[in-house]
Amino acid sequence: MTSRRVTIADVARRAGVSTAAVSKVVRGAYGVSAEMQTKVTQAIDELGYRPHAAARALRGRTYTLGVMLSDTRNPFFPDIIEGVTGRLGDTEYQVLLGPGGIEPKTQARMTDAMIDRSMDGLILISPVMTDAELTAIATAIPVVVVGRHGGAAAYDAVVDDDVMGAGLVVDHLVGLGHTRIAHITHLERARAQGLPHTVRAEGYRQAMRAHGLADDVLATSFTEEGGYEGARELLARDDRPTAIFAGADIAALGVLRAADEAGLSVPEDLSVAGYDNIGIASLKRISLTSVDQDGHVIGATAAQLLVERIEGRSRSVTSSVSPTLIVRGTTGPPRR
Amino acid sequence: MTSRRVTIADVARRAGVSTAAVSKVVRGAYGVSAEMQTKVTQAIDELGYRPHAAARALRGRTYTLGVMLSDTRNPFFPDIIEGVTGRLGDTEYQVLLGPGGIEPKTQARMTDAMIDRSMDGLILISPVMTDAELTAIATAIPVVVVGRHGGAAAYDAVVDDDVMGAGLVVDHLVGLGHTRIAHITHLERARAQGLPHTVRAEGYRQAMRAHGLADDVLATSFTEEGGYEGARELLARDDRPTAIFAGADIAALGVLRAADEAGLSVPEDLSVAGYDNIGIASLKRISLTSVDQDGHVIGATAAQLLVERIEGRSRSVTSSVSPTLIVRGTTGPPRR
DNA sequence: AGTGCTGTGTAGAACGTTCTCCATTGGTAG
DNA sequence: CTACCAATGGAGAACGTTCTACACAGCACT
Repeated sequence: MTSRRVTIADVARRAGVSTAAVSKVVRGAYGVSAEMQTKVTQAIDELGYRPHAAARALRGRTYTLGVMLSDTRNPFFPDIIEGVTGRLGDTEYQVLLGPGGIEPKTQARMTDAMIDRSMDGLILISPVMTDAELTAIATAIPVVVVGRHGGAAAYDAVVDDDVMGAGLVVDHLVGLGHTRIAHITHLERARAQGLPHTVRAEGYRQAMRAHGLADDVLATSFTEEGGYEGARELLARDDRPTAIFAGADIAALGVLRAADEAGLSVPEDLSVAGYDNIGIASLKRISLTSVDQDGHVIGATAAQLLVERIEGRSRSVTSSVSPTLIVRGTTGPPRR
Repeated sequence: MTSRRVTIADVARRAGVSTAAVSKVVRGAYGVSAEMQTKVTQAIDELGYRPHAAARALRGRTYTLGVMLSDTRNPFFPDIIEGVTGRLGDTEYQVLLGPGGIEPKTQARMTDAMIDRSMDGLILISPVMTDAELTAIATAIPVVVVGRHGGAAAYDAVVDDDVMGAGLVVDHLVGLGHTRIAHITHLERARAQGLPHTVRAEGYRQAMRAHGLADDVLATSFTEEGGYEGARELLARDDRPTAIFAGADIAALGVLRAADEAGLSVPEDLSVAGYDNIGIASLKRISLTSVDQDGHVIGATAAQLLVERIEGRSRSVTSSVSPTLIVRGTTGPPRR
């Protein structure tokens, strides 16, 4: 039951060398002869030794990276995490996720906890906290922030190019012949700026302007209900739009329901596009045209930047990942 | 930049006592006078001291519980995690999640990593490993296994009562007047037994038998495509079923698509039910009747059992959580 | 006055690593 | 032969806690 852990001292005894020597071999440090190398490695294998992270933490690295998740339900977390672990798969680093909750307070508690557990670095996904708080954390530990536009000097950032993503949708719809294209966005309540939906709406406006078209933004919320309500309002108008671009797929699903109820067929009477390319968007029965963020790349980039930071880079980097448009069945030429 | 961490020694100096005394206060140990208590607490507050988990780990507890996730995409992970963190919210324990991947090898690597980081206990969600491996882990550290039927002596287990869940669906459909009810299950490839789909299929068979009806199980896979293929085969039969019970919601979505394509209206021509009550099942446009596992309760129970284990219980416990049936728009009386 | 509690505080040894010296060896240049 | 250097291995002090053992005081009994 209580089989004591194999320690570095056990290995040293077995190999007939000092613990310092074993430590050197384990860390791949300089000053080890080939003979020593093989002797120690063999002893390690025989005993099944694994370094004790907590003991390591007291001196140097712990080889643990933390990823704080703000909302576990967010549909592209799995992709981001896969990207992170994928990029780190062949390194010695281990990834642990911390469910931070939606509240600033619980998120702070989680980041504190991760720092207390002496992680080597942190990836914060869509953190809900002020820039000052972020900077404070970043002075204690290397940090990469994902999903907030406008990074700061103290930490690195990875963002989806939401302006470009919105542009892709508008270009696509204009290319199909649409001119009355409405956008449904999320109603801003928090004071935080640089949030994705704001940037997406701005990208939509820019793209419409570039095509010489009038923009038409309606703010409800990024929920199925929000999309439904927004679409009902838009479709009740005299010159109703021929296309609706929802800032999030979940809202686009609501738009589809509203179109259904109004007896409009998609895409003949109404084209619908979303953002995020969540899993069900690809189901044949839904087949929603959407912007894909490539969470893999975002996660992999974040991991890459974090490791670089840990290993010494001090200059701050902001990396922008280009989204792609996935055209499916909900968009087509307008009926004329 | 490198503001040294506040340690127990700093607090001791500030309060004019020994580090041992501070430690006692922090841990709420016996043998502390009221005066000492206030003096130390004040010093802690003034300095903003937080215990260093790694240093703690070298001696006793680390107050960290690990949750190994096998498949991050699993739709009810968020609920389970909320249940776990909710139950632990007012304790000193922190929860960290480990993405273990689907491979036995990566899962083993993750559990090792969690043990190396001296976590106090582990919750393993649908682990893919042999009972022997599980037992081996459980001798090194307290373990609660979630989502595998048939626990062992070395660890606790929390399972959804899948037999009951399947029974609820069958009872519901029979109550509506159905007699030809088919079940789509997942094709077994791995050698692991006690997997949810097996148990659900068995529960379906039992319930059908109890009603004196013939069972009809088709094994494809728990994917949208699997549900689609299964339904196509079932609906092509001479005496096609009037109801299909898919062992997972994602498969039920495929069934709905097949019904669509076959020109059958749901629920008039075909009733469809799923299992898991994933998020989109509640969208009005889908409105899928499904069995809800109540991940909250499962997570909370697992957390509870784990803490009990850590704090001394040695007798093994298996807890079964009752699912509920959520009746929505895809089930109704058969057209006759 | 001596004995034995009880209640409170402290000293100091762990815990398993890392890492900075320092010692030793052997080789090479002068 | 001496002096110096490079390469290698080891001693031992950290790191920040916990916890056992003990010291001391005060008190109640003999």
